[in-house]
Amino acid sequence: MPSTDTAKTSPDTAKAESRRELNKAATRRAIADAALVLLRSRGAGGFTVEDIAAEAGVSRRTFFNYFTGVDAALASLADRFLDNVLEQFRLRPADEPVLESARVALLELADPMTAAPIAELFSLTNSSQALGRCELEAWEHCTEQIIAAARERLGEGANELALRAMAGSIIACGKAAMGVWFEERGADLSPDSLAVFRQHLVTAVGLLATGFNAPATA
Amino acid sequence: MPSTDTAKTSPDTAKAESRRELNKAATRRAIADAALVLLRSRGAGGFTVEDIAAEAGVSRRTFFNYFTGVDAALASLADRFLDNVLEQFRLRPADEPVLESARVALLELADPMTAAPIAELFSLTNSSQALGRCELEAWEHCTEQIIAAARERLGEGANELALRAMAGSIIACGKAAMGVWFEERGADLSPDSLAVFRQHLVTAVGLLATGFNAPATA
DNA sequence: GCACATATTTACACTAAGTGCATTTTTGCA
DNA sequence: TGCAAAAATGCACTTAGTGTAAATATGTGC
Repeated sequence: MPSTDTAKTSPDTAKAESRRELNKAATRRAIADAALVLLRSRGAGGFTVEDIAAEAGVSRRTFFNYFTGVDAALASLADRFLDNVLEQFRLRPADEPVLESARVALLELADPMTAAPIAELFSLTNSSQALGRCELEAWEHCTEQIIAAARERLGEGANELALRAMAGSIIACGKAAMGVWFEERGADLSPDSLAVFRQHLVTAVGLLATGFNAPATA
Repeated sequence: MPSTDTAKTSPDTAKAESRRELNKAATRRAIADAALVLLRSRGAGGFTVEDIAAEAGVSRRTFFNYFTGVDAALASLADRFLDNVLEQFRLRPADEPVLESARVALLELADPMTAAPIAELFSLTNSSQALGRCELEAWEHCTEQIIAAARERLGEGANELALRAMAGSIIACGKAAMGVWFEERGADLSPDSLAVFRQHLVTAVGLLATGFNAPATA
């Protein structure tokens, strides 16, 4: 597998994308994808690490070189898509209020290309109590990354408490919107279902921005 | 062990507190306490389920009759104390705004009797990445219970989305306050350290109530 | 192209987690 | 006291997860 003829000895970007790194990333991805295949075909808890390794074409031991367990492998899938939210956040202008940036970034979640895999993952993992925690971890991971990105934007003087509370609250709104939407529409990914999801996101973050005043009791 | 001479055939309360239930609860508690003893003496990851069972004076198999694993046993300890928050919430007048009730309930966390065990648990579990997720679950559990309590208070017409977003945000503030406090003061439980913690809680929920407006960038 | 150093994968063996099942012990109650 | 139900236990088994050393693949200098 040659290709990537660009750059041989040059430090193309600051971040070294060496061949080994790329290979490792590909292997990691292959394992995670294999886990998803089995999750789809056999359901939560219907397969073992050995099955995943076989599906991915690696040894059982190699699986554990990349992930600490099945949960982590599936969580990496959620991360992959939740990372879109983070990317969107980084793209916002630096002088925009953090809350507004986060609001826009969250709306990215309602994009069909992003929502589809996440919704499927949720529908598949919700059946198992044990796998539900891998979602928890994915949200937590996303929260931490938003905190890091916001801290980077605001500089050293950032108020750590405010940062954490805000990021946590925003993600809580995302969780709430997704949870309610999921209970209402299942894994329905039709445009109008997505529109509902998007509306829930807007509503939830709107409530957050107003300090949950009027509509809480309505 | 007789005692509890009150009520023989009478359904004392709606919730049947039969003798067997009490015994099971005691065993469950004994196992969780044994886990804490070992966590203290050997640190995270320094003991096995078999050790816990031995410490609690039960068989390994019995341990698994009560908990799905070490994580769950430790999470039950966190639950035990986080439940104080919920209890406090329920005690608030029904016509009080939910956010205010939650604020007061959260302050209960800064009570020394409550904070001490939680802070210790956090200090002990923070060392292990794996055990950190048992905290996550405990917070999540607390969130769900607050949602349930608030729904009960607001009646059927409650807005599910607003409820979840608010409860999640409030808990996020609690997590943020505890996290920041913990980074600043470690497991210091002195009165002035507790005061700092309490102040963080007040600040975080205050920010939430104002929609994170002014102080976020300060 | 070749050889070497290094990174990655793999096989193997081992401890511990978690579960099903049959059996024994305990407990509440008449 | 005796009995039926519940809880605890022992045992066997599959799977998770890890350390270690050998084997294989990969990048680099010449």
